[in-house]
Amino acid sequence: MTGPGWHLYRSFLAVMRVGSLSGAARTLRIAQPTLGRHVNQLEHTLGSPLFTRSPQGLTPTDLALALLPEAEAMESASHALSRVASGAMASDAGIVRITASEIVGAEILPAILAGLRMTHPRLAFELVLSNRTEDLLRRDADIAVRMVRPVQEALVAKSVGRIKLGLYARRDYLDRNGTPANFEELERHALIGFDRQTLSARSLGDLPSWAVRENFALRTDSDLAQLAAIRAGYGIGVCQVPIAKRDPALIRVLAGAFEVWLDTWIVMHENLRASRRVRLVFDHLGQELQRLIVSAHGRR
Amino acid sequence: MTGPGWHLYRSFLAVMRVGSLSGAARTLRIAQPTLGRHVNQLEHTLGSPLFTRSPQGLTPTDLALALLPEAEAMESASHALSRVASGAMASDAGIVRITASEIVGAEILPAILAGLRMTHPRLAFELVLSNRTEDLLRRDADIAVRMVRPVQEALVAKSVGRIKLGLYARRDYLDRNGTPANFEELERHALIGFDRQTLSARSLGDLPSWAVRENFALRTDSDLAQLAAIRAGYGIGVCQVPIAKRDPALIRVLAGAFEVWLDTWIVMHENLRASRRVRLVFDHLGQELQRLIVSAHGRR
DNA sequence: TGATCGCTATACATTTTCGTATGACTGGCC
DNA sequence: GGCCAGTCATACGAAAATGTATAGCGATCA
Repeated sequence: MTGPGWHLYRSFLAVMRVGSLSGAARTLRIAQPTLGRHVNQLEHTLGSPLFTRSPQGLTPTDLALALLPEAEAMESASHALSRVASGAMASDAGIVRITASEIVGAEILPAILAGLRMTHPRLAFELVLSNRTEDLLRRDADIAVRMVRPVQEALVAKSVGRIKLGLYARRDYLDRNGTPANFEELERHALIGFDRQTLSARSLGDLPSWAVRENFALRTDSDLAQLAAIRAGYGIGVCQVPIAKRDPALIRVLAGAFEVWLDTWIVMHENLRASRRVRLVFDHLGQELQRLIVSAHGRR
Repeated sequence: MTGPGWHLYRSFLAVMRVGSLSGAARTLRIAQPTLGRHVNQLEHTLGSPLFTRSPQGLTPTDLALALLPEAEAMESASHALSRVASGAMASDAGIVRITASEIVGAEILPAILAGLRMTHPRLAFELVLSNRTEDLLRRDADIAVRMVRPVQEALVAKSVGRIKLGLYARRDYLDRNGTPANFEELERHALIGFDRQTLSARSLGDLPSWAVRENFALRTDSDLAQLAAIRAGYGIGVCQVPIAKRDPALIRVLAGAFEVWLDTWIVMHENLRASRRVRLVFDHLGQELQRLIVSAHGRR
C-alpha cells in the first residue's frame, strides 16, 4: 500500500554509492547492522534481491540499477523540501540552489552572489553547473539561468536580455598568426570548438560552414576549457562579449561578420513564489544580469 | 544535515488534507498521538509552528502552505519509486500510471488498455487526465500521451502520427438548423468552444476569426463536456475525427474548409527504459494508437 | 603459511517510537 | 442547562528500531 519508508531508500542509495554496508554505514553515521537490516527489509518487501553479497562488498543487481534513478529523484525532492524548510522563518537566511551553464556559473555568478552576500550574510548558495534544462522541474535546483526560453507552465521566467557572442583571440596570437579578414581565412587558424555537438552549440541555430568539427584545432565540449584556451592564446574561439571585455588582452575578430545573440532567462519554480528568500535571490539575479548585459552592450 | 524523515512529511500531508489530527490518523491507519508527535517533531526541527491548534482541528500557517507543494512533489517521487519497485521481478505485473488529455483518456485509452489487460491480466493502470505537460518530469506518471512534441532530453518520445480534427454536429441538429456552407454562416449557429483559452486550444495555432469566445453558445474548457454537447445535439463543435466516426449520428460540417491536424506523441521517462513492464505498455500503446490513426484516416 | 585487514552476519542490551486508555476542552442540539 | 460528538493533549506499557560487541569468512602480503 504505502511504500517502504524513505530511510530504507536512503540506506539503499548509500550502499549503491559506496559499494559496501560498512562503508555506507560510515557515511550515514549509523551502525552497520542497521544498514544491513534496512537493505534486507527492502529486499523482503520487494520480493527480489537488490545486491549479491560477498566479503568484498555488495554488487547491485539489475533491479537495484533500475531503482537507482528513482531513488535519486526522491532524494532531490527531499533536498528541495529541506531547502524550503531551512530558512522558512527568516527571509534572508537559508540555502538557495542555483543552476547555470558552466560559463555563467564560473564567470558571472560568483561576483553577483558575492555582492548579494555582502548585504545578506545569512544566505548560502549551492551552484550546479550543467546545461541540462530539466533541473528545475526535477527540483535539482531552485533557480536556473538558461539560454532557452522555458516552455513549462509551472515555471516563472524572466527575460534578462540577450548576451552577444563573438569570436575572440588573445592579442599575441593574432600578432603571431595574423588577423583573419573573412571566414575563408579562418580555416587556416587554430580554431577552438566543440567536440560532440553539445546543446550549447545547437542552441546557436544553424552553424556556419566553417564551424564543423573537422576544422577545430582544439575540440572540447567544456565551455570553460574553450574559454581557458582562448585566454591562453591557443587560438580563436567563441566567447560571450561581456566576459571577453573584462580581459584587455582578448581581441575580437571578424566583429562585423560573426555576431550571435543568446536569449537569456532566469527561471524559478512556481512553488517557490512564496519563499521570500528565493524571490530575493531571483530578483537580485535578474537586476544584476540585466545591468551587466546592457552595460556591456552599451559601450560596445 | 539530513532532513527529517519522510514519515514526518507524510503525516504533515495527511493533516493538511484532512484538517485534523484525528481524521488524518484514521486515513493513515496510525494512532492519533503518533501523528501529533510527528507534527510536533517537524515543528521542532523547523523552529516554527506549522498549524494553529484548536478543538475544531488544525489550520495551517503560511509556512505549512509553502511546504505543501514540496511535500507533494516528494510524495510523487515516492509513488513513482513504489511503482517501479512493485512489479520489478515480473515483466507483466504491476502498476503503470498514464497521463493523457481528457479526450484521449476517456474515449481512446480505455479500449486499448482493456485489450492489453486481456493478454496481461496482472497489469494495473492508473489514469491521470490532464493537459499539463510537466507530469512526466515530476514523475506524476510513467507514460504520457501528448499533443506537443516533447523537448526535454530526459524523455523518450515516439510519434504515432497525426490525428485529424473536424467540425461536427448531430444529424438532427443540422436537420433543424441547416448545414452551414461557409464560415460566415457558422456564426449563426450554436457553436461549442473554449471558455478561457486553454492549452489545447492554443496548440491549434492561430485561431480562425470565427473561433472567438464571444461567438460560442456554449463555453467550457472541459473537452469532455464539449464532446458531450456535440453528442447531445447542442450545436457544432470541434472533435477528433477517429472519435466522431464511431458515432453514426455525428455529421461533419465544412469538411473542406476546416481541417486541423494534431501531432500526437507517446512519451516516457528515460529512467523507465529498463522497466519491461512500462516498455510493454509503451510499445502496445504506440502500436494501437498508430493503428487507430491510420485506419481512421484511411477510410475517410 | 600465518597474520592482518576489510567485509558481512549474529546476539543481546538500549533507546526510540508507537498504540491504548484516558482526561480536558469546545460547539451544537434538544 | 445538560448531553453528546468531535477535537487535542497526556500517561504508561508494548513493540520496533538502533547500537555495541563479536564471530565467521575471504583476500592480500610478508
